Amino acid sequence: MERVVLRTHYSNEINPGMDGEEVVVAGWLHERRDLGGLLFLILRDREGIVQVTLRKDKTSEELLERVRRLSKESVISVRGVVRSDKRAPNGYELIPREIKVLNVAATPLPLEVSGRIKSELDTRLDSRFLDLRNPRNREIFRIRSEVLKTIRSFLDERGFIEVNTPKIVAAATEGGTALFPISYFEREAFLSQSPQLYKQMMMATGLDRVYEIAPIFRAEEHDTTKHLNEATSADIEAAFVDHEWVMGVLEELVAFVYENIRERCGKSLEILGVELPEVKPPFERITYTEALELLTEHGVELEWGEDLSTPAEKTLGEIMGAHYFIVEWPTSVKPYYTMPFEGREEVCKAFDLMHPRVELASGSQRIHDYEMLRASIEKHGLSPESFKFYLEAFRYGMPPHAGWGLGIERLLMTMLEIENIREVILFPRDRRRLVP
RNA sequence: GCCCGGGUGGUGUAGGGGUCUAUCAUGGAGCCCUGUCGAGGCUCCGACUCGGGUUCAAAUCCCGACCCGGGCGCCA
Repeated sequence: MERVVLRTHYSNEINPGMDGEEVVVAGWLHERRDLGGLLFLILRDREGIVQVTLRKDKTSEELLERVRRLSKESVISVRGVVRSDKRAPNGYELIPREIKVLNVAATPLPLEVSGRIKSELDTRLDSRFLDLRNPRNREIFRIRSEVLKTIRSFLDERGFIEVNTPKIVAAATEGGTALFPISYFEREAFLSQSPQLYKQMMMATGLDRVYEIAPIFRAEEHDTTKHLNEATSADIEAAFVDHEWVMGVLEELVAFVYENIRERCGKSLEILGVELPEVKPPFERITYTEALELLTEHGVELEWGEDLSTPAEKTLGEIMGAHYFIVEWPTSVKPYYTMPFEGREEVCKAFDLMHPRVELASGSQRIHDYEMLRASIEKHGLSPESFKFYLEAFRYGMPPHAGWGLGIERLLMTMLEIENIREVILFPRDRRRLVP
C-alpha cells in the first residue's frame, strides 16, 4: 500500500534555493487573494506561511474550482514545485500539482485569526484553539515549553531529582488557602494546594535534592489578572543546606532562564515584540523591616506584622525596579514550617522573590526538629493530629533543609510582559471559567 | 465579596430620548481584476444581553438579573 504523504516540509524548511524541487506542505488556509487571472493561497503552518500561486491559464479547471471557494482556516495539503520569485513573500512560492482539502472550516469564524481585529480575552478563551492559531498567542507556549525544559536541565545539572507527589490529598493540611474538596470513594479528599509536605518528607529519605513541576489548586475566590485557581508550580527542596543556599539556586535559575530563552527563542520573542532584559544575580535583598521603611518614605503605611498589600507590592516594585528578595519576614505571616532566627524568634528565615510587578516565588529554611515543628503547628492553631503522616518523617532522622516554590505562569507573564496571567496558560481556570 | 466602568451584526466598534430603515472596519455571499503580501473596486447579508418600568416615543433614562473589563480584597 502506498503511503499518503501530507507533509514533507514545514514552511521554514523551504527556501528560494530549492527552485524546481517538489515539496508537500500542510496547514491552514490563512488567506486567499483572488486577482482574477491569478490566485494566491496563503497557507499557514506552525513555522510560518507559504504562498501557493495558481495561474488561471496554467491550472486545471478542476483544481481552481476546488480552492476558489474554500473557506478560510480550512485544512489543506499542497504538493507543488518550489519557484524562486522575489515578488513572493520569503522569496519563493509553490506552483501546485495537487491540493488536498483535508477539512473544510465552517463560517463565520468566532474570531479573527489574523489578529487584525483584536478580540477580547474572554472571546479568545472561548475559542482558544482558534486563538492559538494566531502566531503571537501560540509562541507564548513555545516559550513556555522551553522555560520548563530550561528549569529541568538547570536543576538536573545541580543534582536535583525530579519527583511526582500526589495531587489528591487527605486533608486541608496546611491551613491558610482554601482547598477544592473532591469525592474520593466513600471519603472526602482535596486537590493539592502545594507539594510542600511531600517534598519535605522526601528530605527524610536521603534523596537529598528534589524538584517537582506540577499543577497546584487553590480554591480562593480571587479575581485578578495574576491569580489562577489551577496554576503550575516549580518546587524544590534540598537537605543539608539553608535558606541562603536555595535563594542562590533560585536567582541563578531565573537568570539562566532569561539567558536561555533569549538564546533559543529569538524568533518567538521577535513575534511577541519582547526584548528580555539582562537579569544578573545576585538579586538585591531587603528585609521586611526595610521594605516597610521604604514604603513609609513613599507614603504607604503598613503595620509591622502585616502582609504586603497589593498597592504596597506595586510601590515597592517601582522603587526596586528589578528582581529582588524580601527576607527576614515576621514569623507570624509565614507558615508554621518556617524556621525562625535563633534569639529573635519574631522574624524567620523566609524569603519572597519579587518581580517589580508581582511575587514570583517564596521559600524558606524549614524547621527540621520534631518537637519544634509540633509546637509551631499548635501555635498556628492547627492540630498536630491531622499532620501525623507528615510529622512522623521528622521523628527518625530529618536533616536540616530548605526549599521554594516558583509560579511558572507568574514567571512567564513577567518575562513576556503579558498583562493577564490567563494568556500564558492554555485553558485557564478562574473563579468563573471551567470550560473549555 | 466590595467599588468603578461596560454589554450594539461572527469579531471589534460609533451612536447616549424622535433625525436609527443604527456608523465604520473586519467577516460572509457574489461580481470585476495576472503579482497580491492588512491586495483593490462594486453589490448584497448580518446586531441594540434578558426581564420589568418611565414616556406620545427607549439602543439611549430608571430598577433587577445575568455576563464582561479594571481596581481592591481574599490568597504562605
